[in-house]
Amino acid sequence: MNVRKISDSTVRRLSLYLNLLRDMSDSQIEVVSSVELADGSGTTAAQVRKDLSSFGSFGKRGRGYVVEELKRQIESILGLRRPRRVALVGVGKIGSALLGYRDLPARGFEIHVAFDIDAAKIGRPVFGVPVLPMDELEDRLAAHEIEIVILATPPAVAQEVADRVAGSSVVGILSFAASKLETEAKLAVRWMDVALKLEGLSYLISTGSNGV
Amino acid sequence: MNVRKISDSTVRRLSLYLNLLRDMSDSQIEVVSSVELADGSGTTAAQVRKDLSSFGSFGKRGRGYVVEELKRQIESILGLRRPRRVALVGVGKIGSALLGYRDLPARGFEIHVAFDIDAAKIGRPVFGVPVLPMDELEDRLAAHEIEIVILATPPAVAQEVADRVAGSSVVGILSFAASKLETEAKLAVRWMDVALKLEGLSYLISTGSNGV
DNA sequence: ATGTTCTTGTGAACTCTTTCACAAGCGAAG
DNA sequence: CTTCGCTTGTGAAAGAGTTCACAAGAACAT
Repeated sequence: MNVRKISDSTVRRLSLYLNLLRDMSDSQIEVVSSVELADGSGTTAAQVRKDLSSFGSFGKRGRGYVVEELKRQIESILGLRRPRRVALVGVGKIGSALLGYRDLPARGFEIHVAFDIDAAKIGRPVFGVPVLPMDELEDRLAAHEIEIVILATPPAVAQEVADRVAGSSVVGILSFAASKLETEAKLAVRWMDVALKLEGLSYLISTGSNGV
Repeated sequence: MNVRKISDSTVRRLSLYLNLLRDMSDSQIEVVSSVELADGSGTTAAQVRKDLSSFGSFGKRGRGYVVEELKRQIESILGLRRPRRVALVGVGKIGSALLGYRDLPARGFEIHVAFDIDAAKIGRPVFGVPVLPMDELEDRLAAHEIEIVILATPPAVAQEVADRVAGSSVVGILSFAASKLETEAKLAVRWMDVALKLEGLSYLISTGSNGV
């Protein structure tokens, strides 16, 4: 138990374990071994144990891990013991799809409010989420205590929003625009790029190898 | 120049370089240095040179890389000298968003055909792409010589499609369903999971560190 | 022609991640 | 209470990926 620098890979795998644990919890499974977690998430048992051991020792030797307890522990590690408060900027095709996407609330991300420039979209809630004009951005992010902003806008707007978000309650951005963002250091930024993933597939395909 | 095992990270960065090169090409920029490529893609100059050197030596000492030539070389490496032929399964919210997403054709991925179970959707093209019933899947994948299938369906259907795709022209799958897929070894599979990315953000946020 | 400046390509060093292998511990059975 | 089967937690070894540092080469000015 040695909480130094945790790698992105470890965090990504923790998410995978969490998904499995939630399924198991729903299926009333009480105990799980590192081997089962590994099989379910495409890694090795040793890797599972190493990942978990970076944060503590959650299992029982000879027995395995108690599903409910490990689930709670990983939720704690990932900061998901309570739902994360999210806002969406850009209610276009991708944006609207996200507003109706059941998986997000189910996994602990609640979209409370959305913003758009298009007057035709403003005032008409989408899947129950209010769509507000961009000039209310700062006020409403504060009012809703938003922690994460999802950017589903053209690149130029993405940078503008990233700038306006500085100094608010927002600490993370997930951007669907491929463009680089200049942000203050304390903001965490991640990208969601379909074409990038497809390019990775394209590479694998043309070399004939496969991979996960 | 040592074409052994290329890491996922290297391939991902090649995509980033390619994006930059395409922009530069549009801006009539003729030559670029490893430093500029590094700045534009959030890595180091040494990393850029190492990445490229795995595939050959494309630059000129003292001068840099010729934009058009390097662009062509990376396209070659990624298997993108000609557009990739793509099909979509599942014309729901995310599926329709993808059909209207300009970035895909711009980056070399052409969606030729889509499939859905919902009779109400079948026969009505979405953004110009025909929507066909699921029982035509195998025939049409073959007829269009589809290389990549994008899965935007519920998990159960995702596995069904993965099975039916075996033995066709399809060599890669991009799945929007978080669920694991059992596939034959020669199929390359990648996942696109918004909640997973958000979980990564959530971890960064709760530890107070930031990252890219 | 020579010197100066610049930038690549690449071994070597370093750092990070994964895999290995096994002692330690738990639970059940006799 | 002891033994047996099983699974964790973790140092150590192996393997990957990144950074360093510099020789080699190209362009340009003098």
